[in-house]
Amino acid sequence: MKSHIRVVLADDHPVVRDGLAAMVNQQADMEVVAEAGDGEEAITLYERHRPDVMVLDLRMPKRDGVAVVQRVLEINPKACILIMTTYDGDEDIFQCLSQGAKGYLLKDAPRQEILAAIRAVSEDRPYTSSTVAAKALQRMGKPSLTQRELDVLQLVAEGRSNKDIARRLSITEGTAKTHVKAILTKLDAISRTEAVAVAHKRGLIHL
Amino acid sequence: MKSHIRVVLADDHPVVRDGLAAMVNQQADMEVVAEAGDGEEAITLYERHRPDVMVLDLRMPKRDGVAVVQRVLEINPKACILIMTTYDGDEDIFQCLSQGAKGYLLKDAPRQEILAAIRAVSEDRPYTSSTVAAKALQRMGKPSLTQRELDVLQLVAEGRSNKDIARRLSITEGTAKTHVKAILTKLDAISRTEAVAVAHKRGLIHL
DNA sequence: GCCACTCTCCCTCTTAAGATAGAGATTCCG
DNA sequence: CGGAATCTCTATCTTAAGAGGGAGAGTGGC
Repeated sequence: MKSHIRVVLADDHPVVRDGLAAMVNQQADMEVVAEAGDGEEAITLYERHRPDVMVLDLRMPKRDGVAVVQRVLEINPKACILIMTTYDGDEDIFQCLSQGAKGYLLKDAPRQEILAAIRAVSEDRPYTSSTVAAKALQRMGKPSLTQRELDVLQLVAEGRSNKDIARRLSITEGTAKTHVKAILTKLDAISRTEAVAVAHKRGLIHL
Repeated sequence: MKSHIRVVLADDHPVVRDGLAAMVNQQADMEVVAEAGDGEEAITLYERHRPDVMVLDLRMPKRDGVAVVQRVLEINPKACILIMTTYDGDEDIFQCLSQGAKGYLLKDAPRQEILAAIRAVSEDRPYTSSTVAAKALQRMGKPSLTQRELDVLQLVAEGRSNKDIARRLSITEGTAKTHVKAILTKLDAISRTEAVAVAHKRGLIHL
């Protein structure tokens, strides 16, 4: 057993950082060694402190959680990362876990669960609550969107017309329609508006 | 000067409650007397403790922030309520402030600002950061949607067709179109999808 | 080389969406 | 009582959206 679990926190809300820090530092077996307020800082502080566990928020300024996960695992493939966020869309969960995050939990989790997750991840054991795991499994089997389709989806979600989308992406309106049609099929939606609703719920886009 | 500012917290995230509690209890002049995890509890605890300040999250289970503000001000018209949330849509801000909340700030605010806001509100002085105040002013002049239009908007946002909306609301498709048209005009949108994007950004709907 | 995937473009056809204009019924307020 | 607002419904017309096809060019892997 390790004498001390060294933790780095990354969250753009000072209140949340304070809360986590207070919780962690009350425990005899763990300690917060650094706090980051954005993605860039999170990466810098990981490199400097090489903590046992990194607790990461998904949506942060400068660089978002998924990108941070990627970069940190490049630096240290054995890094233990615990995602802690409000987003429960299956796409977010799937992305983080398949990229190599060791745990994923929601901010409304009770104290005990949060601390248990940090301990589990620090010992290299994956931690995922049952509801989160269920979502990740939901995502399996569902078709992925291509990068181009995600580009189009983003513009659809902003309320752009097919013609407008075509202009922005320098393609013809017909092609834009082809992409939209593919999106509707993959998301199992009847209309573009429903597609936006589904995509938002699943975490494919963030309005 | 008061000997003690007594604070009640209401937020559905234990982490946030811990963070706020830690910050507040470190101050010599204030103290957390109770914490609530949902809207119902918030109202109950307000009545029981009659705190000097109530810090409220907007989105909570059972009863949302706006409803809590309303109810608490019914109980005590002089209640000092500080909204603390991640939602920066002008509609949310406008609703809370016009209903009588004394302050509104965002969760990414620095510690100093949060504490300053609590002190201000406790002395019955309104506190609103400049960016938030600007949003509230933006909302002025913009036309309000009627209740029926909000009903329709909600269904539009879920991806329903006009025909579907008509069926659900027991009206004709023509009437549904009339409502949608009114929504587009009021939100200054060209299509229903853009209307959803605008409505979401302004906080008229919460997907 | 061949297969799978992606992105691009084209066609036709049907239907939903939106613009425009008008109007009756209700409630609520000054 | 006379407006004002809201909700309801009507009709016509134009255009955007979506369904259903097919197909060529490029990429990358097996």
